[in-house]
Amino acid sequence: MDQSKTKGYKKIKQWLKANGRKPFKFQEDAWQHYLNGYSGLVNAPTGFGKTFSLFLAVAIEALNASETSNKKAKDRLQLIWITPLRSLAKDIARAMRETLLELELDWHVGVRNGDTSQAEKVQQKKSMPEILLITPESLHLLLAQKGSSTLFKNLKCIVADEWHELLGSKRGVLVELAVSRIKGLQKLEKNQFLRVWGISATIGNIDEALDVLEPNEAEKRIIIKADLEKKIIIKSILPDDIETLPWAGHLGLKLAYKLLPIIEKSKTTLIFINTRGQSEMWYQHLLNIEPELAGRIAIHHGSIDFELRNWIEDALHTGQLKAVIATSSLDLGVDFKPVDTVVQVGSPKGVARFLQRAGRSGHSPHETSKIYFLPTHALELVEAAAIKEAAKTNNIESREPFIMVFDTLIQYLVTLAIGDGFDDKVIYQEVKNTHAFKLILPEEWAWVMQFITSGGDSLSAYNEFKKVTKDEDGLWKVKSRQLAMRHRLHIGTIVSDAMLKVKFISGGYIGMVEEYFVTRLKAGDNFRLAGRVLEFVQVKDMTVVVRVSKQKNAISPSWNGGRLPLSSNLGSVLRKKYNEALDKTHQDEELDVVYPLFLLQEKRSHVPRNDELLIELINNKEGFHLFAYPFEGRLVHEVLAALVAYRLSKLLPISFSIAMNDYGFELLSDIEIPMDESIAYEVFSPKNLTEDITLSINSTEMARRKFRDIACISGLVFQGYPGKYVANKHLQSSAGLFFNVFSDYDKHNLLLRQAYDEVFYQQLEEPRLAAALERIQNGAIIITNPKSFTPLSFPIKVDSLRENMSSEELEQRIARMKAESEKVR
DNA sequence: GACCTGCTGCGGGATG
Repeated sequence: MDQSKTKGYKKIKQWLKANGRKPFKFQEDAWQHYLNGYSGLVNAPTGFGKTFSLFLAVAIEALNASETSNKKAKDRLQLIWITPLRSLAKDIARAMRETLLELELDWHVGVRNGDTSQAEKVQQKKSMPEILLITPESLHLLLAQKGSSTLFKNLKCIVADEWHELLGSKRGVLVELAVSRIKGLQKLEKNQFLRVWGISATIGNIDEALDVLEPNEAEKRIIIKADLEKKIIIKSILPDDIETLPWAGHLGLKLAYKLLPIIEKSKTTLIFINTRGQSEMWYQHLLNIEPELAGRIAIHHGSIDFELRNWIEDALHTGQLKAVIATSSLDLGVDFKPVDTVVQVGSPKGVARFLQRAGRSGHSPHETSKIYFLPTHALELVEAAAIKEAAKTNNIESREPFIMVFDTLIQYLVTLAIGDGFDDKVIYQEVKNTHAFKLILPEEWAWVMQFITSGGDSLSAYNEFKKVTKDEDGLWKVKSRQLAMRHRLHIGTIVSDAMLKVKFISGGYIGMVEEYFVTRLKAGDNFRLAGRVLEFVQVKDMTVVVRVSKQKNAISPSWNGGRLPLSSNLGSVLRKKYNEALDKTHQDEELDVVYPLFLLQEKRSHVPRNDELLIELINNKEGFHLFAYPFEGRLVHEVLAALVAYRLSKLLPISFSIAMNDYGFELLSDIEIPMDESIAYEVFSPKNLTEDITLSINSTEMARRKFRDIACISGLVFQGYPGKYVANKHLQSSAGLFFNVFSDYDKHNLLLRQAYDEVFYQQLEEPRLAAALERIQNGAIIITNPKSFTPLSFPIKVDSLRENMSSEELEQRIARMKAESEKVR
C-alpha cells in the first residue's frame, strides 16, 4: 500500500521542505516499507541520514495514529533504539528531541545505560518514554527487572544502530536474544506490531547481517541499499625520496613534518594512529617540531579518562582544538561530530575501517571525504594503492556473526530468571529461532539447563552454582537476592584486563594503565599519559597516584591491546598490487615511489605474482632462514609458521625459532632447512590440517586463556564490584581452576568445547588458513636463495629481533646487518 | 637503503 497519502507522511515531507530538504529515495523506501509492516536493514554511506530513515518512519506512524493514542503511562514504549556506545545515545537523543519538538509530536526520548541516574531509572520504571535509547547490556538489565515482561506491550520497533559494529561480537548475540524475548512477549499479549530494523555501514555480508537480526524468512523482510556514492579521495603523503622511508618500522615520525601544513590549513583534523602508546609518541613529536601547537592538539584513546575524552571531543567539535590524535576510540560518532580533515598513520589493516574513518570528514551528502594516508614504512605505500582499489571496487570485509556461544546463553537464562522468570519450553523455542542458536540440539539445551540449576556434573556439590530453581508458578527463577545482584553486575560480554586508574595527588583522574606496567615502576619514575609526563608516587587504594613531572622525556606505557591483523580482503588486493608495481601496469603514484624497492626485490630474489607463493632461503652467520610470504595477516602466519615447522620436523629432527608480520613469516634454524618444490607443496598442504594444527601448537594453553572470558561471561567467576579491584592473576587462576576441573571430570562440558572452538575459529582463523593453503596448492611455489636480506624479509627480521632486545642492542644489530648487506652489494 | 606497536566497547534494583 502506498503510504505517501497518509497524514503523517505528508506532514513529514512538508516539514522537510520547510527546512529546505528533500528526502533521499532510500529514506522514502524505508518509510514505505516500515509502514507496510516490514522488518529490514538500511545500508547507506555515512552522512546521508540513516538515523532519520527509521526514526521518521516511526514518527509518521505516530502522527497517523495521533488521535487514538491515549495509552496508559506504563504502555508508552514505542521504539527501542540500540546503540553500541553510550556517547552515541546522547547525540542521537538530542537530534530526536529537536525533531519531535518541531513536528509537535509530544513524545519523550529517554536514555538508558550505565550513565543513567538511579532517579531516572525509577522514573522510567513508572513511566517509560516513547523512545528509549539503550545499549545491548542495559536492554538485558531491563529483562532482568521484575515486572519487565509488560514493558514491551505496545512496542512498534527495535532498531539496532551501527549493527555492523555489534554483528561480529557476542554483543550482537545479546541483541539477538533480547529481540527473541521481546517478540515472544508480544506473542503472549497477542499484540504483534514489532518490526526489527538494522542500520549498517557497508559490509561484505550484508544479507547475512539481516538474517541475524531477523532470521525468520516468513516475515516481510527487506534490505534497503542507498543508491548513493560517497566520494572519497585518498591521498598518500609521499616522501620526496623513497630513501627517507625506512624498510621496516611502524611509527612513521619521519614524515611528520609533512603533516604540519595539512593541520594548519584545516579547521579541525583527526589523526588516527594504530596504538595507544604510539599516539602518545606522535603527540610529543608534533609538539617538538611545532611548539606553536601547544594547547591546540590533544590525544584521545581508550586509556584516557572518560571525562577528559568527553572534553576533547567537544573541544574538537567547537574548534577549540585544532587536531586530535586518536586510536579507534574515535571511529564511531561520524554523523554528529564531523571534522575537516582525516589522516591515517600506518596501515589501517582493513578496508572497512579505513573508509569509516574517511567518512568523518566531508560528512554532508554532497561533500567529498578526504583522507590522507601517512606510511610508516616503504611497503605500506603498496597498501595505500591496494586500499584505493578495494575502496573503488567495494571490496569490504565481512563481519562474522557468533554462533553457539554457550557462555552468553547461560548468562541470558540467568538474566531471565532474576527478572520475571522463564518457561524453559517457550524459551527453548525462542532461542532456537535465533541465528546464533539455530543449530542447538535438545541435549545441549538440557545440558545448559542442568548447568544453571545444578552446576552440571562437576560442580553439583557446590550450592553457589545451583542458581536457578523452579517456582510454584512453574517458571524458572533465581531466589537469592545476593546472587541476583551479583549477576546484574556481570551482564555483558566484554571482559577487560585489570587496569588501575591514574590520579593526581591533588585530585583529578587522567586515565588508566595496566597492572603489570605499574609493577615495574618505582617512586620517582616518569611515564607519559594523555600527553603529560607524570611522576609515579605510589599505588594507594588500587589507584596510581602521580604528580606532574618537570622531565621532558619519559617512557610510554604499552597497553596490551588486541592485535589488528591485515584483513584477507586487503591481503588479496595487496598481492595483486605487487605484480602491478613491478610491471608498471598501474596508475598509482604510490607504486611509482616504491618502484626502486621492487626492482631490488626482483634482483635479489623475486616479486611474488598473484598466484605464487615466494619462499626465500637465506643463509648467514645467524643460521638458516626460511621466509615465506602468504600475505594473510600475522595471526594466520603465526599458526602457519608453527604448522610448517612441525611438518618439516617430521621430515628430519630440526627445531626453529619463529617470527612473522602481516606479509609473511620466518623460520630460523641452526641446520640447513630441507626445502624444494615437492617438500614445499607438502608442508603447505591443507591435508590433515586440523590434526596437524593441534599437534603443532599448544591448543590447550590457548583454550585455557580463552576460557577466562568464557568463565566471566557465564558467571562462573565473579569479577568483583565496579570500582573495586580484583587482581588479574586471581581471575586467571580461578578461571584456570574451572578449566582444569572440567577437563578432568567433565569432558562434555559445553563451555570447554566453546573455548576450543573459539581458539580454532577466531584466534587461529582455521577457515582462512585452509583457504590460504588451498590457494597455495593451486598456484606456483617459487624458491629463491638470496645472498642477503631482501626488502620483504628485512622487516620480519627486525621485528623478530625487537622482541628479545633493548633498543640499544637493536640499534647495533641493525647497523651490523646493514654493513653485511652492503658487502654483498 | 634499514630501529622504537599492538584497538574498541559495557556494567544493580527490590524492599521497607
